[in-house]
Amino acid sequence: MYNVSNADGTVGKAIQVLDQVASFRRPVRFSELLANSPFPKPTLYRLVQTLSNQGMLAFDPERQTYSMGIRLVRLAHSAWRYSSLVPVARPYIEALAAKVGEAVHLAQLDNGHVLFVDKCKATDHFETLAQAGKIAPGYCTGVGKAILAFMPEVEQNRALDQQSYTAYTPFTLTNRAALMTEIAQIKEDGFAYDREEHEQGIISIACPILNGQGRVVGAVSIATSTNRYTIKNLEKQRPNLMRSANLIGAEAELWQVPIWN
Amino acid sequence: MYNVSNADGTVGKAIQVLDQVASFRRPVRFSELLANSPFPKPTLYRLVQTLSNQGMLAFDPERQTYSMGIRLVRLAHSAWRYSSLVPVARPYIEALAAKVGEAVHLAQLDNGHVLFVDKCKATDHFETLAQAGKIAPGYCTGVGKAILAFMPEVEQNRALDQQSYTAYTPFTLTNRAALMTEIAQIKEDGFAYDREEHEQGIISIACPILNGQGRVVGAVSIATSTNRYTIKNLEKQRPNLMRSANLIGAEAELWQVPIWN
DNA sequence: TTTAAGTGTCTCAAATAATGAAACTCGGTT
DNA sequence: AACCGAGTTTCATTATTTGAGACACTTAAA
Repeated sequence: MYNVSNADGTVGKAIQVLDQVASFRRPVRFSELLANSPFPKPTLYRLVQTLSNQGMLAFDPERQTYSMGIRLVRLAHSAWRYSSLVPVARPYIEALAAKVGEAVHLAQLDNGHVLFVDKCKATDHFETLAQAGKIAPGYCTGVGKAILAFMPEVEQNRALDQQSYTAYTPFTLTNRAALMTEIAQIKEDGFAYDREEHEQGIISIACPILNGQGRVVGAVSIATSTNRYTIKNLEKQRPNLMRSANLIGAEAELWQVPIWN
Repeated sequence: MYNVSNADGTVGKAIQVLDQVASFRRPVRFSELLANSPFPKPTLYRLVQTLSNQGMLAFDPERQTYSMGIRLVRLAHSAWRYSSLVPVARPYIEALAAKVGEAVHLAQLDNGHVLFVDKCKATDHFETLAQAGKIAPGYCTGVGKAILAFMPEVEQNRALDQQSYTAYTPFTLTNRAALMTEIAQIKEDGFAYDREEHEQGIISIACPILNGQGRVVGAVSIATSTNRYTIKNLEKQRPNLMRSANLIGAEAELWQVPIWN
């Protein structure tokens, strides 16, 4: 997934195993891993052992299963707290959530996927890693499309290739051509909409966050339900949303998107 | 920190580097890492390169600094969502928070340190240091002492050795002997108190979570401020707290503490 | 302009760690 | 009792990692 071409030695393989375990979303047996693994048995065995020793995986000796280790949570906290957009953006998205009274999301792009790094619900706003860390597809979310639209062309192409174009709802854009048309529109407009493309009944308006060099570093969105809002009504939030995005962008002027984005 | 003795090959070294970068809590230059690294220059160089390629570190080419990569956030989300106590404990701590009207914390022990894995605030009256993914010392927090007290002796000893015994406040227990006395008391009593030992003005009552085999898998606490509660008043919450801890423990019967805990 | 010092990057033979076919355990079946 | 399958270990082979040192490149002082 990352650097499919060159496997980056043993460390790369180990991380590949981490990804594999994560993809199961449940404790997994060695044999299950082995069945879907490019590595021969003893190699995989040693990798999971090492990772377990290190606390990156957790081994349950009773059931003989592996799951993700808590050490990751600790490491990720650091990433989240000191190297994502969160520290810069927090005050602005909180203010925005309070003002519009709807959920506000902050996302970055991680290898073609939208990674939600923060979320403020106007009501109870203490969610942390709960929502943060969640991933969603880029092609059918407001934040995803907003980021995609403003990416440099080479990276954009790569990202567009990585989308699955699965139809989550009848409104999902299910091919690259359709997405590209939409993206051209978004680039012109400056805003992206999620018209129930990912989840039925959920709509959002998103705006890219551009840093001082005009590089897209993430996106903010206001998400709501079709019970309370229509796209037309959401459009009225454009000034609020844009102001917040600009403020975050200005402050993130010196913040850099990691090179592998 | 983990397995200081045996370095687990290249993968172990790479993870050591991740820890080191995390410990800076800010973007860090290669030379800074090198200065505190056991590895020779080219080795460290290749490690950070590999980790950056993999998205575990993020390299800022402008400032030539490394910080934690967002890929970690994604991986950690998996750990948090599917392998911590959180999925089991969520409903109970939410109910408890609603009932007592104070912040409830859920913690696990990660290599001698308290790792807060979840938190429910009933209201917004005060800010603790605690947030999901955040770590705190074991020896001066309610949850930490509760877990330590009920650990098997061998692991307990190891954990007690790992504590720093820094005096965060005048009330902090600053040596192993004092902590051991306290721990004996806690084991007898079944409850641990934080009497402003970590943060001035913040007190808590904590209860260990024991699984079906009587093994401690974490702890729950009710944390509050000295403005609203005294330790005496907190004691009245013992039945509520214990009930929640027992319910979580029962459900986590089959949940296993990772072997490296 | 030159010299020097500090960083980051690259080279290559030597040292070491990773590899994987095959063999071995150890439950639970047939 | 023999078989099977999942997990674990062995060990000679192979490939990767290693690290002293050399090389760029930038900045700072001479």
